[in-house]
Amino acid sequence: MIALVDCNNFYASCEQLFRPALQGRPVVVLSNNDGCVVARSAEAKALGIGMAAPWHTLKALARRHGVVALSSNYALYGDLSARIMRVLAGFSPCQEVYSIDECFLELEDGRRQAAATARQLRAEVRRLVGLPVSVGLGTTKTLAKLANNCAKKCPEFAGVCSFGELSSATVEALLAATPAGGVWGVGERLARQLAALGIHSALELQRADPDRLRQRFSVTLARTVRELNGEVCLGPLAAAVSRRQLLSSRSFGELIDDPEPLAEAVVAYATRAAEKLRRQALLAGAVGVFLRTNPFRADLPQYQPSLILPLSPTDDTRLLCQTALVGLRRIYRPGYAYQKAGVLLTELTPTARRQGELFADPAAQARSQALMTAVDRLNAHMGRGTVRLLAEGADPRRMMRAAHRSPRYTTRLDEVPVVRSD
DNA sequence: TCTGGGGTCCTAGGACCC
DNA sequence: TCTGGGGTCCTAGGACCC
Repeated sequence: MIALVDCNNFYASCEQLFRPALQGRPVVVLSNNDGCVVARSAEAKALGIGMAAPWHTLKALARRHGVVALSSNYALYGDLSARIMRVLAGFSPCQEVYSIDECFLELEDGRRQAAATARQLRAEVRRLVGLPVSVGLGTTKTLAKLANNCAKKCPEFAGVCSFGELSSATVEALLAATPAGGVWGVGERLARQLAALGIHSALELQRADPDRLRQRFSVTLARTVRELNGEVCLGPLAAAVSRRQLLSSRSFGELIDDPEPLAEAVVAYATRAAEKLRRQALLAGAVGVFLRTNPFRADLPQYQPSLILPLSPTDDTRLLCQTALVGLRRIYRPGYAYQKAGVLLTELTPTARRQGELFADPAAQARSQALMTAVDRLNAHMGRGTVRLLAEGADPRRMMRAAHRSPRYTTRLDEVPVVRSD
């Protein structure tokens, strides 16, 4: 049996955990730059606030209903996620962490036993971390995801829905009540095209002919249909398959057209990306850099250039930054108001499998490694950016808006909440 | 005024090879 | 008038996910 465990309204629940006064109130968490809504408490959903809705279109509604809007606090969410994943790992030897707030678990036991385990792990996460999760159980990942949706939507399941425990008539009714677009792998576009073929519900999709959909759409949709019928198509649960690419990008606080702050931004993002790279013990064999103007500004000329440059596989911040800057110089054109820049590392290989090179200088490589290790240690102990390239700059125009960030309760000593006993 | 960031996979089409 | 067939690799773009 495959279980999909998913935190309810994850970011919003994290905020409520440390500010109990927010419980029962409409709470939304905003994306970087305070741009879009990325998480909503149940009360905020009930107000009709949509996922990814631009915050600036909601301000009037929010004022009327006393919606609390918070900037995202990834230090907090990342730490609580790690705690939950550790608790869940104790319930199965086979865990696939799928995103910050959900993971698949293989529960080997029979159907009844699996459902009992699911109820137990749900209670344990609640007890040890304090956050609510929902569990869906099915024979394929797609069915487990679907069961998880049902667990969230129908209160009578009390957070755990196991298709194996239900009668086939009940499962059919649940599938009939789920729109096709609610199935994992069917997005907005596909849902529209399926509706034109008379396929509106998950049940109708389950009964569709996969070969016909394969011809008309893609192999991905055919797999989804087979998975809905209990045929495993989506690879076994795997512990963190190795990354193919690694991206660091940000929108700016305001539009920028000068080359200097753009270069500083690219150095900053390449530095972040290099840190992630070393943390995962990987080398990059190519550096991509891209720029973007604001696509919502129809009144401004648009330009979205990108370029990928190869280099000898490395995890040295200096080399990655230099290469990214070479790319930036080649794609930059004056006269555009840029809204976003990013650095993409690809051609990733494990550091342990570094290829020897004919003209490599082993002494330089050893120095590079020692330097990067020292920089990472200093920054880990004394705070990010304690040691950094001067070229990173700190132009305030680049910095994101984050007007309502909560404290990093669990990862910064000076922000740990203090309970007074008086 | 204000519209996220980080990923994966698939497909079509072009370049290139023999 | 007539301009091959078969294969691989790469890239861009689209769709999807959270």
